[in-house]
Amino acid sequence: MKIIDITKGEMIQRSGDLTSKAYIVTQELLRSYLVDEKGKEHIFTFAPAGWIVADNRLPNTPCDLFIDALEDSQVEVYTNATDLDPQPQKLLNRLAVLQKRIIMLMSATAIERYEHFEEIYPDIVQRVPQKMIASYLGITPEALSKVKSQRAK
Amino acid sequence: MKIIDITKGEMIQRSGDLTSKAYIVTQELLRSYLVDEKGKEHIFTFAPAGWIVADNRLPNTPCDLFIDALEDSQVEVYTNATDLDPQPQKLLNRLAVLQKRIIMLMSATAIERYEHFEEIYPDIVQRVPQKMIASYLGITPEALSKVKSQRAK
DNA sequence: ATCATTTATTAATCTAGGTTAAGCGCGAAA
DNA sequence: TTTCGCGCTTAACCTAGATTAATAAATGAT
Repeated sequence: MKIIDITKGEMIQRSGDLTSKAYIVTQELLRSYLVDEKGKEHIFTFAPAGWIVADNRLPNTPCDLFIDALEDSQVEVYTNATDLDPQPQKLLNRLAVLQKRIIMLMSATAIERYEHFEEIYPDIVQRVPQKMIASYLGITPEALSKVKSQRAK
Repeated sequence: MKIIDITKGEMIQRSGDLTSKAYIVTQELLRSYLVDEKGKEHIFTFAPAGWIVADNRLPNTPCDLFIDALEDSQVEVYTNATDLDPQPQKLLNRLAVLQKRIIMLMSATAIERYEHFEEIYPDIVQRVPQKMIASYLGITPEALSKVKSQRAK
């Protein structure tokens, strides 16, 4: 394991890569995202300090995700996801987070997803542009702006 | 670990339960699903033989999912998810599956999601009613019926 | 075989959110 | 200080999918 610094905007993994590492964020903030066939960007995860970022892929399949830094950051690099977790509880927590995400995507409206996000990640709401939050929620920035102004009434 | 038989329709876990177990399916087919605040049912996972079914939840939080059998089935019961996986690769695979699912929900249309499902789970398409597939895809049975008939042209 | 229940299809209408486009405020660079 | 670029908002219009409802087909129970 080694530690590396990443400057804001720097990319440490690309979609299509055939090898991927796992990172534990020690400082600041990264994100992982994908670009779909229509060319649209979707944020998969925000990763503040203490979180893991990695592309969770089946063996021998290419990466889907890009990973870059939203602020000047620092991460611990692990050569693969399996040796990153002596205690499986960390992996189970990640499963729990992804499960909740799927449940939200399937059952909640745009404004409900936003309010849930505000509750769970109040600090991130302050640190990233609103259009990135929209991207994470699976809606357009225009739609997010609209539902927020409707809620205000 | 012990093995139990489950008859079609039998429920082995309920949303709100404060304890949950993990199951490896040895025979036939189970599903996990949730009921949202509007009372609508959403299938979270189909679990054919060889798969794991479990509610992936953070420690000390109640279950979100119901788990029941779609056919007469048999499972191995593990008292908790951590002792179910000596080899972490299984957990990583589950992460990969959930990640793909989120990507599909965020970036694909109804018919694209259906075609992806057909590719990945051809056997399940044959075994469960179409409305359950719609529920898994995050759309209504009517919408699935519509896009399939449009595709036929 | 008959009846009841569940599932699938189709069609009409409605709505959340997408698309396009214009205008505005603000911070960074010259 | 101006200007450029970016992020946010608003508004008009459009579309995928939801809702409701009616009918038909399949499945299961007696």
